[in-house]
Parts: sequence; C-alpha cells; structure tokens
Amino acid sequence: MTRYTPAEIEARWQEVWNRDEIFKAVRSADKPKYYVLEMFPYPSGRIHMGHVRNYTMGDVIARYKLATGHNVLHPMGWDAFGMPAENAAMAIGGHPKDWTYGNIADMRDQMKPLGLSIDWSREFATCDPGYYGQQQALFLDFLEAGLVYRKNAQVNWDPVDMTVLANEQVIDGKGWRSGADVERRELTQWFFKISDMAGELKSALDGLENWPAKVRLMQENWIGESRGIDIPFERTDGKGTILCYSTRPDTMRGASFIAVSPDHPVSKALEAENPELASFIEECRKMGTTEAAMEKAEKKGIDTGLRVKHPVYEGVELPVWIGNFVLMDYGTGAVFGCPAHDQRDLDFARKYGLDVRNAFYMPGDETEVEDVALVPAKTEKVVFIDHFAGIAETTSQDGINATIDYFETHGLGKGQTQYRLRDWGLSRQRYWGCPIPVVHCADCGVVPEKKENLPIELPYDVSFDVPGNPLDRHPTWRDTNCPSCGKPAKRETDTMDTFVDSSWYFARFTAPDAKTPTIKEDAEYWMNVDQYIGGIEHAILHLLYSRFFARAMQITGHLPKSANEPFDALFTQGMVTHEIYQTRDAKGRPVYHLPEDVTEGKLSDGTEVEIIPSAKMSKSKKNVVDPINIISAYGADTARWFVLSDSPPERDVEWTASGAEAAFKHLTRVWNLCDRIGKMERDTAGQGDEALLRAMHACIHDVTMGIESFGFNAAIAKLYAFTATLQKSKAGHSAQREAIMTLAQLMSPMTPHLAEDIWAHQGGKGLVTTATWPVADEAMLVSDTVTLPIQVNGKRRAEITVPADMPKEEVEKAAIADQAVQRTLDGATPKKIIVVPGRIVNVVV
RNA sequence: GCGGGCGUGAUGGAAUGGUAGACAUACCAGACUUAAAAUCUGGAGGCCGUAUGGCCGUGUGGGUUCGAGUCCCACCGCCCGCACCA
Repeated sequence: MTRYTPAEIEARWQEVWNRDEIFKAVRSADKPKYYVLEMFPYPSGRIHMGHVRNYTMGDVIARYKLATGHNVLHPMGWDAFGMPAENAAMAIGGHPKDWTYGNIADMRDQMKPLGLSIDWSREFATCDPGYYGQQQALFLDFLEAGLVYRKNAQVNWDPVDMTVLANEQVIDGKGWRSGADVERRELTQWFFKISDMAGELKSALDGLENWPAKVRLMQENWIGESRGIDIPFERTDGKGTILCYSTRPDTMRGASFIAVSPDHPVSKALEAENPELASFIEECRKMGTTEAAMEKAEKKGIDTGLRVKHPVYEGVELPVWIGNFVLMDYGTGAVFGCPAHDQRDLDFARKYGLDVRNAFYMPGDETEVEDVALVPAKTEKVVFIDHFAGIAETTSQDGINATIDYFETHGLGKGQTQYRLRDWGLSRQRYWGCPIPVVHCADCGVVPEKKENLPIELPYDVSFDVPGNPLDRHPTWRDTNCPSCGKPAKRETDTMDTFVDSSWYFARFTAPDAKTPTIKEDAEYWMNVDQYIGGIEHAILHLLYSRFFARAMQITGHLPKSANEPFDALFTQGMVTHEIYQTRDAKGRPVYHLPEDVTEGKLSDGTEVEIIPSAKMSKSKKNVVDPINIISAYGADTARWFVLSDSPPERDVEWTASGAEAAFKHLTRVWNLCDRIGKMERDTAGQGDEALLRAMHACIHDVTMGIESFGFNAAIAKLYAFTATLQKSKAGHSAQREAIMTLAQLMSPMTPHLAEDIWAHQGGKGLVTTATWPVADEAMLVSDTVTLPIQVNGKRRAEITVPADMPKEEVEKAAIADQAVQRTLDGATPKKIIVVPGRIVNVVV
C-alpha cells in the first residue's frame, strides 16, 4: 500500500506551480483584480510560527480568490533596514548589508517550502538601492509639496540606540526597541507634516468599514481630536495677551489662575529678569529629562507676579503661574485653571492657596467643592451659577457649545479643534537606513539633491567600532558639492526612520522595477490592497503612517485619488503561543527547556519540569517550535492546517505537539481515503449516493462561507466532519470520487499540495489550484423532510419530522399531537403556537 | 482616570435571537495484535434514575422576548489601548 509522503508530494507540486508560473500577476481586463498582502517580514534570519500563521492566512485568501476567478496579486518582500543589522555588525563583526542579504536568502529558503502562492518575481528588499532610491525621489517630491520640513525641536532621544524616536515609538517612557529611558533633547530634525492631515486621518476612519473596530478606535484615540476654544487673556501690564486653549469654557466662572508652560515665551521672557523664576524653570527642565520621570512628577508651580483680566467679569484679575505640568506643544502652551471642576487644578489650587469657585452645581445639591472636583459626564445635566451666556440647567456639552457661541459673538475667543497627533520626526542618526537626499551648503543652506543623482547610495566601507553614526565620520561620502552652486558642501548624514520604508511598499509592489516610485497604470489597476493581514502591534504606527503616505503620494501624483486609504480591508491575526517548560538551577534561577526536550512533563534524565501557561513564542523562554522542524517531520500542509484549525484567526493559537500530530493524522486519513476510492470497483452501485452528495454540497456551502468570513477554524471543523461522513459512506465509486475531489478543492487553500495530489490521483483536469471553486447546489441544500424541535414554554420537549413544505397549521397540529408534548401539556390548552419554518416550534401555555 | 474587549465541558473552541457544547485535544471502553504502537469503532456537561426520562447548566444578579450564550442594565473577574492632552 502506498503512503502519504508530504516531503515528496510538496516538492513535486511546488515545482509544477513554479514551472507554470501560475502565481505571476499580470494586469488583465478580463477578470476582477484582487490584491492580498501580508505585512512583510523583517529579515531576522529565521522564520517563526507567527510568520507561518500570517502567510498561511493570506495564502488561503489568495488561493480562494484565484479559484473564484480573480486576477490575484500576492507579493512578498523584506523590511530590511534597521538597527538589528548594525547591532549584529557591532557584536559579531561583518557588515549590515552582508548580514541582511544573507538573512534574506536564508529566510526565503525557509519560506518557499510552505508552498505560498506568491509572485516571487516582484520580490524586493527595502535596502535595495532600487527601492530606497525611489523613496528618496518621494522625499524630494514631498519636500517640494511642503509635506516634509526641517525644524529645531525637542525630541525623544534613546541613549542606548543613540538615536531619535518618534512619539509613537516611545512606550511608557521607554524606547520601543531598546527599552531604555527616553530623554528629551533639542535637535534640528526632519518632520513629515502628518499633523496637517490629523482631521482627515480621523474622519476617514469612519469609511474603513472592513477594518477591526478596535484598530480604528486606537487610531482615533491616538489622533486625539478635541473641540475647544482659544481665549486671549489681556495682561494688566498692557503687554499684550496670553492665549489659552480650553475645552471647558463653560467653567469660566470658576477660573482662578492662568498656568503657562516653562517653555512658553512668557516664561522665557521672565527667565532673563527674575532669578527666582529662572531657577524654577531650570528645575523643570532638569526634572523633565526622561518621559518616565515626567509622568510621576509632582505638580509644581510658581507665581510670576503677572496678572490678567478675566475676559467676562469686569474687575476680576487672575494670577499668572508657571506650571510644570503644562505642555508647550499641545494647544497654546497656556491654560486657565478651574479648580472646582478639574482635579489636577484643584490639587494645585489647594497647594498654593488659590481660589476655588464653582461654575455649576448638580441639580438639587448646592455644596461648594472642597477636596474632590465636581466633574460630571458631559451628557449629565448641571445647574450653572449666574452664567454670563444665560444658560441655566443643561448638560455640560450644551453649556460648552453655548459658551463657545457666546465668546465668538462677543469677540472674546475663537472655536478651535486640537489634535494630540504631532508631526512625525523621521531623522535617525543611524547608518543602516535610507539616506535623506539633501546637502548642507554654507551659502545655499539646505539644498535638495538632484533627482538624476539618485539613488544616494550608502557607502559600503564603514566601521562600527565607535558608537554613533558611521556616516558622520565617513572620510569621503559626507563630502560633496552643492547641487545648487557647486561649491564644496556636506551631505545630510541622518537616515530615515525605518517606518518610512514600510509606509509605501504596498504601492511599490504594483510596479517593483519602475524607474519612478510607481507607474500610473499599474497603481490604478492594482491599488488598493483588497485584504491586508498582519499583527495588532502595528495598529497605530505602521498603519497610520501608511495612511499618511497614501495621501501624500496622491498629492505628489504617485497614487490615484482612489488610493487615499490604501487598505480596503484589514485583518489582525493572533499570535502563536506555547507552554513554557522551566526548571531551576542550584541558585533557584529559572532554566528554560525547548519543547522537543520535554516528554510528558519530564526531561530525558527524568527531571520534572514546571509548566508555565502558554505565552507568545520567544527565544529567551525557549517556548519555540521551529517551522523547519515541523515541515521536515510532517510537511508544510500539516503546519498550515494546524495553525488555522484550533482557534479563530484573530485570537492566539496554542501550538501543541498533539494538535500538530492530529493534523498530520487527518491529512494521512484523507490521503488514504483517496487511495481507497481510487481502487474501488467502478461500476458497482452503492448505497446512499444522494446522502453523500447532499453532505458534500452542505460542506461546500459551509466552507465557502467560512473562508469568506475569516472563519478558518470553523471551515476546518466542517471539513473534518465531511471527511468522517465520506469515510463511512457506502456510496458508489462515482459519488465517492466526486466527494473526494470536492474535498480536495475545499481543502486546497489550506493544504494545497495534498489537494493537488488527490486531484491528480483522481484524474482531475489541470491543477486544483486553478480549477474553478465548487458552488453549492441550492437544490441539494434543502431536503424533502425536516426535523423540528418542539419547545413547550421555551423548553425542548420533543422533535417531529415533517415534510419541508408542510403548512404552518399542519405543523401546529402535528406538534400538539406528539406524545411527549401531550404529556408535558398535561391537559392544558396552548395559548399560542409559534412555528418558525424549518427551525423550531414553540408551544406556549 | 478615560476608552475598548472578553468570561461556554478537563482543554482549544462551535452556535444568522431558535435543539448549547459542532470540530479537535486530553480521557474512557471495545476491535485488531503474543504485546505495544499505528489504525478502526463507540462513549462522554453535572446531578437523580436499572431505564423510558427528569432537574440543573454559557462569571453573578436583574430585564426585554413565545424563546437569550447571543440584546439591554448593574456588579465581579481577566485582558488590551491611551493617559499631566487643559
């Protein structure tokens, strides 16, 4: 008897797909296009189970779309710039470029055995000069369009990686990669003008119906829109006004002080003449060196002695304080404090003996605020105290709106929408990144490089023996001539944040070899990405930046307007997890063990291991399973089948040895089934042909729905069940052959090699990969009779089998006539009978 | 503090408001085998009962409905995102 030998089968079919170039994407007007993209990997050198899961999901979609008559684009590339390459060069010697391209070659070799339906002819790495040269061209176009600019700014400085980080890359006050406490530094940096698009990036989220609500919400929170008002407060010394931003102008009656940032122009002016203030400001700067410290810092302030006039109440003056909690780069860098209705202002007021005055009460409760600020929800009704805009009992939100109207009509302030989103600083003081294509000239200043000089390639001869950016100390690369006046000048030595590289790669895949960033016809044909798949960890950074880039590329003519939102549908898949096996050494420190070294909770020497619940696979905890080992033991189809089978795709899936084995057993069973059917008597009649074919059509229906709705685990469950049905079937050869071939087709997106082999074995025409997806026959989905459960008062008591087209009244009669129903009714008369055709009957007494 | 999500057998999980626990793992029994593995067949939410069957059951409490795991309210627990944002 022949056996299921995945290694042989998989190599053979990959060879065929490759030879026939069936995954090569070519523009065509005949079929609807479909662009499937999984977030491209960083070339660390090894693929892991997370990659297998991510790319398998994309592959299921891509293969399904191919079979349903779409012209599919399914590309793969490498997010190849970044610090690990430099760290490796520093730690083990060698060159980042060699390290990176070596890793890419290794990972490609590990990925190809998975049998993914990828058009490898479109492959590129972001560190290819052909890619980053076009990125430099984009940069120059953005510069011309005013979408990128240079400014002196307080930046987040990562002291370990010795580079600048964007706000988005600072997590809990620490660098997203290094984990080091981030410091504040003042540097001249390049910025993308993403804040100009804040409103648009926020409102367009509403149109992304096929994105997870969670991701949209995270982006919305990150952009942080708030509606408020700018109010100028007139200084009593006649030296102009201080502009404050507030979202709660309705509380103006309770305003008791103004607080400005230590970096505010007012503070800076006073610093020069008042030593006491200067030392306070100095203290604030010192304290604020790390983001982490800022979060815990005590609220402190100092009275400047300045006074401003209350904009509404004649004769009322408010003191101007410098507050360490006021941010210069949000709003106007100055606020008015209303202690009664803001806990932070209240704490501040109590500490420094400032007035506390209610602007409103809760209805029926006129207690003045003492130690707890009165901050009801904006939707709650409150009673305003002699409010200047004439409002009395209303919600805070209505109060805010009425107050803004009042201020605007009386020329006291201007309604303003603020965003939390800041401009995206892209300068990085690193070598292994895309050089920023500008030149610094003593005479002309900052001069853009000429497009014909692109790409500005990274020099190869660099050293990493001293910290910092090797481009900064490169003997010749840095020196150049000014593109404008031709005199000697210096190149910009900062490179771009690697998030720039991943912000437009999806567009480049539509024309990967073009001499311009994109080609109009290709971009128009292939964009947008119809289905994007990746991890939730990119919910903010990568996806927000890509949305910005798509708009910026549209403005600069590199993408059609219809590609404003580059990803029509987004799916965020869960991780692959594994139990952690731990013992302790003589000093009680944990020692971790690889899953393959543990059998039934014991090491090979019999030591019992402690089992820690499943967590994300990580090298340090050794709870990893190498896809390569799984593929060599069971084949790629088993790995693919398993990562999809046990959990819904958006949730984490726990890798278990028994689960992987079960997947392999099942595929073996299907293969054996195919073998058995191939050897059946051809012309002998069987029993239950129709029942088998009905089950088959139900399976077609369920699996199709499952794939369409990302219910891969449920689709696989249906395939298990149908396999069991087929295995037990006594149907004749032709029905069984039809069933096994359909089963192969339905399995083909998940286990393409096995499916291909079965198809060929049964004499199928061509390849299963390109065969038309089966369609469930409606007539085979409905049967002549139907079994209805019967409830009495909502509790299931019996079931009856009746003709499917039996009229309601007849069904009612049949239901009541049932013995079990009669027994439950016990002589009572039904008040009402509800018949849901084809589903259920409920008798109400 | 603000915002969001999730609680179903031993486990992962299934279930357009309509028979809760599909499918899989682990478990138990049987067949085959000298034996084991592999394979195949069957069982299985809990409690009561020899059994036909009955009662209970989707974190807790309430509500809407003929009917709630699913919708609404409150609470408890866990997870995630944001957070000096005026």
